[in-house]
Amino acid sequence: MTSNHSGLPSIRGSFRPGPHNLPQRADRILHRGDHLFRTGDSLNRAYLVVAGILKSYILHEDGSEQILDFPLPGDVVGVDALVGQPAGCLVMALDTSSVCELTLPEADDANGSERANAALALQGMYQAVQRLHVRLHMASATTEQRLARYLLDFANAQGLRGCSSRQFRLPMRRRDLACYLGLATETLSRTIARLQQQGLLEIDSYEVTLLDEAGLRRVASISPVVDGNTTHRCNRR
Amino acid sequence: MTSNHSGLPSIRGSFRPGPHNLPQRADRILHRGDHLFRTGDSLNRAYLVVAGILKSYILHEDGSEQILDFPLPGDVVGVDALVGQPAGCLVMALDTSSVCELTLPEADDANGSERANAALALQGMYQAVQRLHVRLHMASATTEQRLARYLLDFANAQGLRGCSSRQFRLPMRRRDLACYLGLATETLSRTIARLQQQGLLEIDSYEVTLLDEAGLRRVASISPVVDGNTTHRCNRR
DNA sequence: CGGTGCGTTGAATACGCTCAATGCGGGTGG
DNA sequence: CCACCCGCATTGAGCGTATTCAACGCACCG
Repeated sequence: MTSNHSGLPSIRGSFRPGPHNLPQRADRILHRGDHLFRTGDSLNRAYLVVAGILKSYILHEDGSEQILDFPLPGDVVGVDALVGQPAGCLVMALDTSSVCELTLPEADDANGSERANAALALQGMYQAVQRLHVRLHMASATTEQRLARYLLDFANAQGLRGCSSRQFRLPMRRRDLACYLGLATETLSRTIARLQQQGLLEIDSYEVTLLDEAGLRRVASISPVVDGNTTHRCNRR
Repeated sequence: MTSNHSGLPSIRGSFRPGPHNLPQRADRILHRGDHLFRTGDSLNRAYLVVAGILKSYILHEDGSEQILDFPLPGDVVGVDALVGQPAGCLVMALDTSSVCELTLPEADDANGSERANAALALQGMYQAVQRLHVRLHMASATTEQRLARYLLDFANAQGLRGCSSRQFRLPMRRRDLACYLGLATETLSRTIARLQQQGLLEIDSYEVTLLDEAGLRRVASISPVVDGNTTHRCNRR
């Protein structure tokens, strides 16, 4: 994997396929402001960006938008199609652009477990993307929101596992959780204390009890919704 | 797609496969602190978490760690294997856990463009994950670092497209870029001004000229590395 | 010519971070 | 068995940075 200045894998540039090994067909031209698809659209193909620049984003209930990416040539959008999911975001052209349809082989010649495994793996990767989108959203949120959201999600997962979703044990150290939530451990400590003072939960060392789930949900949700003005907001609070 | 309190897709719970439709084999038990794999390991399979809880993270040069996720049962780790890449992170058990190997069908019965398309799509999704990891990393960075990194990456992409990587046109509005970088537009404005005052670049409306790429890289990189003390750090600055 | 959208600049605030000290528990060694 | 130490969590005080609120400049357009 190529490396760049930031010590992390370069955002772009790997896997850039030359146009030669592409099935050259079904190119589609988009003009500035055109949408390739919108949230909820049922996709039956993904798209490879060939030229131009796009913007993929999510609209929140309050009208604010969260930008996910600015896809450039070589990038693929609409990966939801790969796992049969409807589009999870909007994709718009910021400039005249062209995309190439990626039609996928049908998984009809199923040969049992191997194919099941492949599907599982694909879904796993898809899930990873979804989860990262959620965390991206978390990045622009209050500390209280981050913690409340994480606890609610963890509780939910516990419930799915058949365990109590009201009382459980946090399996990681404060330091790790703080790091995950993008906080200093001290801030996490204080935030826990604040939520406890509000009577929303109780944490004894690593044992968590959710006392007021509705209240937690209230804290977790994007609070203000300022007012109905047109100014669209991306930011926290 | 299921929805939760935060208005975004629920982190977990979709695609949770019952153990019944799984090829029940090759389960592996991990104990607290055991590593499933480490950065750079060559993987020839992905893993489905069956029980317990893991921690996936990246180690930075300065010894600090960035936690990517706490994979729970139903999650898949090691997706790098799907595209033939070495592991991009470390995965450790936080508690006694078990994982199931996901061996994948060989792509040997290649039938031309369709399979090429599938591979491309898979790589696209993989790239999306990588890119999101980078953005996650961005979340814990100074405004200057975020802007510098974005500009350098964009310039790099321009270069790959055969255009000038020194002088180009930003295709998005300030508001969008600010939203993407997780900043207020005013802050973005001020940060641009600051970088200009430092003589690193010049921005006239949407026309960008990078004057001192080395300087930009310096700004972009994780600056302090405080000192060589043992206390591991996750946080910005 | 007035309106509107967008970008910039200024002043005040607030939030989370850093540094530092204290508390607590579990492990080890005397 | 107890003392000590080390890691981790918590709490407090001060500070820095980005946000918010507000005003202004500018270009585009009816």
